Amino acid sequence: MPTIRDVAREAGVGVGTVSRVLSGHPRVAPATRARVEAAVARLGYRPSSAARALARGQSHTLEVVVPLITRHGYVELLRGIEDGLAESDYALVIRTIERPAARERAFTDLGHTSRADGIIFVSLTPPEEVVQRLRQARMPVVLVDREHPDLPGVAVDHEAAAALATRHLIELGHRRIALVDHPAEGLTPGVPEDRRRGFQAAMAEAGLAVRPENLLVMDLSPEGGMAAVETMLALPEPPTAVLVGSDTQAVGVLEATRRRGLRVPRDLAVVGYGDIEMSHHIGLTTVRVPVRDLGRQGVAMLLSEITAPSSPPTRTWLSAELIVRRTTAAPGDGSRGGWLTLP
Amino acid sequence: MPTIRDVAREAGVGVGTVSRVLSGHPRVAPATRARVEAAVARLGYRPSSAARALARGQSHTLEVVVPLITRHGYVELLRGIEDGLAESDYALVIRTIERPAARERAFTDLGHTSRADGIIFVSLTPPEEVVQRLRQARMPVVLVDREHPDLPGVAVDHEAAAALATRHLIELGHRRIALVDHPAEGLTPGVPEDRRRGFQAAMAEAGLAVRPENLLVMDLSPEGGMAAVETMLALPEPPTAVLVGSDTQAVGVLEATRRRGLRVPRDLAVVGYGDIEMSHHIGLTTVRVPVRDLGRQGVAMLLSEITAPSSPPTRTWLSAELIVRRTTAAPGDGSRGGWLTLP
DNA sequence: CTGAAAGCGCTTACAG
DNA sequence: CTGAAAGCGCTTACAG
Repeated sequence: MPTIRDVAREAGVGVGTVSRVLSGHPRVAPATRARVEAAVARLGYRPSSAARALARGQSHTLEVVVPLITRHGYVELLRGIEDGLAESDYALVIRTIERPAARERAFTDLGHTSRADGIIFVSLTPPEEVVQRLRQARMPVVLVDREHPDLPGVAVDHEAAAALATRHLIELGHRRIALVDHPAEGLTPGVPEDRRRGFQAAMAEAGLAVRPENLLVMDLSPEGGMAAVETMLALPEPPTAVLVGSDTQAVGVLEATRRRGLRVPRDLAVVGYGDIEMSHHIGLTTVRVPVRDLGRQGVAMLLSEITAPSSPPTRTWLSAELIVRRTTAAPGDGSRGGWLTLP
Repeated sequence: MPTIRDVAREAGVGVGTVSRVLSGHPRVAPATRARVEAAVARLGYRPSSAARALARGQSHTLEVVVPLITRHGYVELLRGIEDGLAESDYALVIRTIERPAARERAFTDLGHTSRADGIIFVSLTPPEEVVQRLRQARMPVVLVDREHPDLPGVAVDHEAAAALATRHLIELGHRRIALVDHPAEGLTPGVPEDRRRGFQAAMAEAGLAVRPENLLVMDLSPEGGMAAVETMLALPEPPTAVLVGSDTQAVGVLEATRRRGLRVPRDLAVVGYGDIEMSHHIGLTTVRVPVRDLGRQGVAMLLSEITAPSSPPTRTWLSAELIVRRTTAAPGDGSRGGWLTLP
């Protein structure tokens, strides 16, 4: 592997000059620059990132900390991060956190070992002690899909998204609307609550009552959705529409409805949440969370924090989008195709 | 940030001694070791990875190159990689390759820029030129889910897996069995062919004929599976069982069968391929590809290549597992529960 | 605009 | 067993 010294010799200049050409220093004579560039090309020289990191005092590396859960579209999020990184040439170190135990250790190491120039936490709130340590060390940090008073972040406004979906049902003419959600998860504690608030706000806004029996918390699985249908159909006045907190549960809702001989959307309108791949195939109306944008804006924010820390910390809210497909219609409307019909 | 010099001063020793203690050099007096360790703890010292990388000539970093496709269980694979890395303290740099254009560039950079101590290619075959460059540079490389004559690798034996699934159907008593698969994808060119070979081998072994009309290539989507059912049912003698090359298509097969008023598994036994999350919920009998093990063994192999390159290159084949659930039974057997029943 | 030199924070023969 | 010193490959004031 040729070093900067080889290039200098080859170009007949000092190593300092080579370095200046390589890092785009403005005050270099065009002719010199050309000679150096030619030498670099001839030798196939690539600077050593380790030496550079040591001399510059920065690693040119960004660290992404993600929980290792298949469920959420983390792949899509990483795509967004890649997008945001496309122009820069930062390297990406991905640290995954699985079990609480591993999590503790990972967090403990963070401010210390990590030589990244910045850190993105995805769907995770670091312990207060870590937050303060990172702040003291002036390590640029951005939270994605989470918030903290002292840290900049990008998150999705689930409350607004749920309200949007609820309003869609109300506008179709539904009055008895249920919310089926799942228990708060360790990694995303606030989300179901946010959705409930948005749901209730939209209902209140339309002057509609939310009956307690229409707020169901079920297992995060198709079976959970199926059980919700059983519960709802047992009510004296079953809802005509339901907002489901996850597409996974919504699949179960559709299936149980069909088993009961009822039709979607005629007898029950269904809106999911998340827009997983399956939802497109089965024609589920759902809320699409802009996961990719979360990633993209997260890096953008981190890059800007590295250049100039924001104070007070920047906070950005992304809004989700309602994807209307074939599982919602006016109450009793049998003209829509139902779900999982061939196009 | 304290440096090794601060630690040396604090412990009253030379920096060389601190370095030896830190890197676990055996010949250090216990008392000295203790003094150094105390100083390290007191100062909260952490070695600079950049300086270490420069001095040692290795980065203690592994690079994973993955295509950014949601479909395949890459998250699970990364989990496996994490598992395999648990003991070592290598850092992981993940490079994703999306479009062919970006792919070209990424590959070109690889041998050059990358200062990783080793590279894992997941589901990707690097261009021959890159392979040779990496070999010349003596860069340890492992292929996961792919093979190359000059490179060590871990892959799944799809041929054996398909044969296994086919034998399961044959043993249940099926004679007319169809294979529904999808076209070869850019990233996984050989897989459908491997499956077909395994399918045909198992059929031949049982003395069963494979009729050409029972080899269907359909779109990789539920709709593709639905279309396959239409085609099969139009045959004079429709198959009684089908092996489907992806769980996604299998979902469509189940749905179309139900639409036709037929029951699974009584009227059609169905085996999927991949064991996606949904399959568990709908009770689909399927082939589970040991994705996590691929990751785990991939790193293990890379670590061993770093220590001692294998020659000729090690090649490991992992076998897939048949998960029998509720979509397979003997022809005409109505005693099984069908799919998507509550437990 | 450019060269020579110090310095980034480690590791590792080399002596002792 | 341990210290002093050279060296890893860059960057960056400092002169000129």
